[in-house]
Amino acid sequence: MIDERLLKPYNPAETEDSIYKKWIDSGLFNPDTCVSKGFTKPDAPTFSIMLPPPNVTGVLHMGHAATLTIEDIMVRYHRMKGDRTLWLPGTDHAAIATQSKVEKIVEKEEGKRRHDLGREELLKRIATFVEGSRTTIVHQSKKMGASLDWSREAFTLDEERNLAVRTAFKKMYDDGLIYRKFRVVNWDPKGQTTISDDEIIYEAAKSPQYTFKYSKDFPIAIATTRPETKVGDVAVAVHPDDARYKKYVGNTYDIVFAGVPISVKIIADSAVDPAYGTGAVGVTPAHSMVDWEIANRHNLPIIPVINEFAKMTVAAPELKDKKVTEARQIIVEWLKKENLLIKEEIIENNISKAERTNGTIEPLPKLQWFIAVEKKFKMGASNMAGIKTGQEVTLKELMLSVVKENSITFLPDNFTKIYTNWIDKLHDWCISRQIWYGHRIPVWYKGDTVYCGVDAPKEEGYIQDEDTLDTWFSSGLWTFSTLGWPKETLDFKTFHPTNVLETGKDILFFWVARMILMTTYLIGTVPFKTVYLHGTVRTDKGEKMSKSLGNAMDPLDMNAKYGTDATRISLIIGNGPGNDFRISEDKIRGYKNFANKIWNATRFVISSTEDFDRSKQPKLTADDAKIHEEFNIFIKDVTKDIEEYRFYIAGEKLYHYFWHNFADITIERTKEIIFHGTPAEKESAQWLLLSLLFTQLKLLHPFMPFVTEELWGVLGNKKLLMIESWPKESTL
RNA sequence: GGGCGCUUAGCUCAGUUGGUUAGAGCAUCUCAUUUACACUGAGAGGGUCGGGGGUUCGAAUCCCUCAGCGCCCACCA
Repeated sequence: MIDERLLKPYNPAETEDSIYKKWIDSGLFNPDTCVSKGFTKPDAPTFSIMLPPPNVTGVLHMGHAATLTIEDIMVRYHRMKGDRTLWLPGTDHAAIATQSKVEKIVEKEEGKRRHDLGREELLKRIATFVEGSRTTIVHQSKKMGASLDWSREAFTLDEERNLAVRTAFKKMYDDGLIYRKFRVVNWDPKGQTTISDDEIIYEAAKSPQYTFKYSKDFPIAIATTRPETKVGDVAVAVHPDDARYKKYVGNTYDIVFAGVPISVKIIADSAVDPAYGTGAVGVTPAHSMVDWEIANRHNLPIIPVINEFAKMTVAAPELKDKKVTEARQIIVEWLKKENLLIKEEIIENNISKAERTNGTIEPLPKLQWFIAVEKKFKMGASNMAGIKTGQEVTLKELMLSVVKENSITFLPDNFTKIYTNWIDKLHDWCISRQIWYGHRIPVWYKGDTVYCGVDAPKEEGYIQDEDTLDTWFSSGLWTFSTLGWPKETLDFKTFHPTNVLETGKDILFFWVARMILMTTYLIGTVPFKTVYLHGTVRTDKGEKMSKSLGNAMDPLDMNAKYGTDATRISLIIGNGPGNDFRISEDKIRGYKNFANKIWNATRFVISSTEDFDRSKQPKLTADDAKIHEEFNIFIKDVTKDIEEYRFYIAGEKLYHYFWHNFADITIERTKEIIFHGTPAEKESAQWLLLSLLFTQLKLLHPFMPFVTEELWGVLGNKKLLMIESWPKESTL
């Protein structure tokens, strides 16, 4: 009797939710349950992956869907293989992104800004928003079929993770690796906070560049695209060997520039390229990183002329409180009027923008917290190749050692070079942010006394630092903070270091590098052994998907239309590591047909084996034995592809075998035998059909978990397919 | 400027570390189809592997060179 479910074409919408519920109810996403129920040996090898925590600002997009699918394939494979497999979910508080999103909402709905609400009230609003957003993204992840252990779900800003952050900060502070310094930093006037170098996006632009002299008597011309900053100039730097300017070095000129009295000293500094432009640089120490360093070398004063709101602070009435863009025009007009402008030309340059708020970055001198990446310290307990316990090292050296010693493998491996190249150029990391949402810096002040501790000082009268930490500080701890560190939990001992870190290549520096920094330093191990980087998911025309362009494909829409299995395998086949990857609705539609093909083939196998006793193992005919043998080789082949992270190939091979070997050849050939063959031939064929089908459902399960699990049940199996043993050969 | 890639069928891409006649999916064309499946089957056409040079018994694969495309980082006086 055919199961009535099989009488209609496969309808994913009818089955997926109930299948996912079965998995959840079984508790088998949790490795401990797999052990306690006897499906996994207590001493089996472990396999662990931490899900890259999606930001709580957003909804699931194709990139997340790809991440979830690739990781779920690894996880389901290892679970079936018998490993104690942990895939741990969580979300990221995404400090600046989240706060600015909620601020926007509040401003739109109530016309209020952050200071109208105050710190406490804004944080309350954010917490409410975050809870809603978190629920959404968890729900959506489940819709992708992800076999995540929800009982261990973590959040980068919950209490346990906060303890980890404070502990990490304190240790780095005590080792002298975290320091506070007054320096020119990247200030985002829109977000009202500092950001790190990596949070800047450079926008190509064509801007006017002005070549001018400060005054008629000034001997050297300089060029700039930002004339408004020139009221903060303290020097003109030339190359020490530049014959044209040598005679002026050491002179100081007092000038009234656009109504502002300035004092400009001519200095010699080898950082200046004599062949570029006029060969002279106006030095604005307060509003340029490079100039700040020049000024330090020459003991020059720092004169800020722009404030946090990108407005002028000079006393001259025509400039005071003007926006920088207005001041620029005013000064250009003044230069023209005074006949000081020598040349105006359009040049190509980059404008620095904050990636989260799109605010134009204003370099400002500020007191901020930094992590020193090139400072020597004494390494604690090390379990890393090439690094000894107690050895003097820098964070940079730790970060480089993991690739030098091959303790971490990148896929594709050219990212090893990209990573190394980035570390070589790495500067100290600015970690303090002037926003309210995030981990508050665990430092307290009382007069001149500074106290850093995991907890607040017991003594009265201390005030905590107002700033919060860069969101990547807490993300950097993700592989072990999720396992309970700094507590010495069983989870931490069991599942760390993790096996694989799988994520988009675009956050290699933001996240992957920071995890390596934090883990090598704090734990003395690598955070993971393999880094699998997937590319950006693009449209069929190769464009980046974006909400504002309206070309974004919603994975949940695709799931609803074609089934989650179709979406999943579409995101795998043709998607090798490291390369951007195009997806189209046509492709997904094609794999919906594949799910249906599996469905129909199963119906045929069931209907033509109804009189077959499955407990029997008949002797196979020579032809059948050959197919069986070849299929066993195929299993090994596909298993090797999965082991070696070639999911895109494994998926394609499974697809091709099922459709064009099993369905088109084996099944077709069997029809003749079943209807006209001898009883022995018939039994052989029936056994072969069933065994090939059963085994292929197992092999396909990590890729297409829903349809395979459903059919596994239809075929009369009581045990869930998700914890069947990974096949070594085709059996019943 | 530094770094990393890419260029293979009309399109999107494989090609597992050099080995018969270079593959897949989609698209196209022809035919079939009352019997698991039209969300189908059988078959066909289509490539001098970006150009040139070299190494080798043998090169899409290794080396050199030229051209085009892309990404990342830096500079931006």
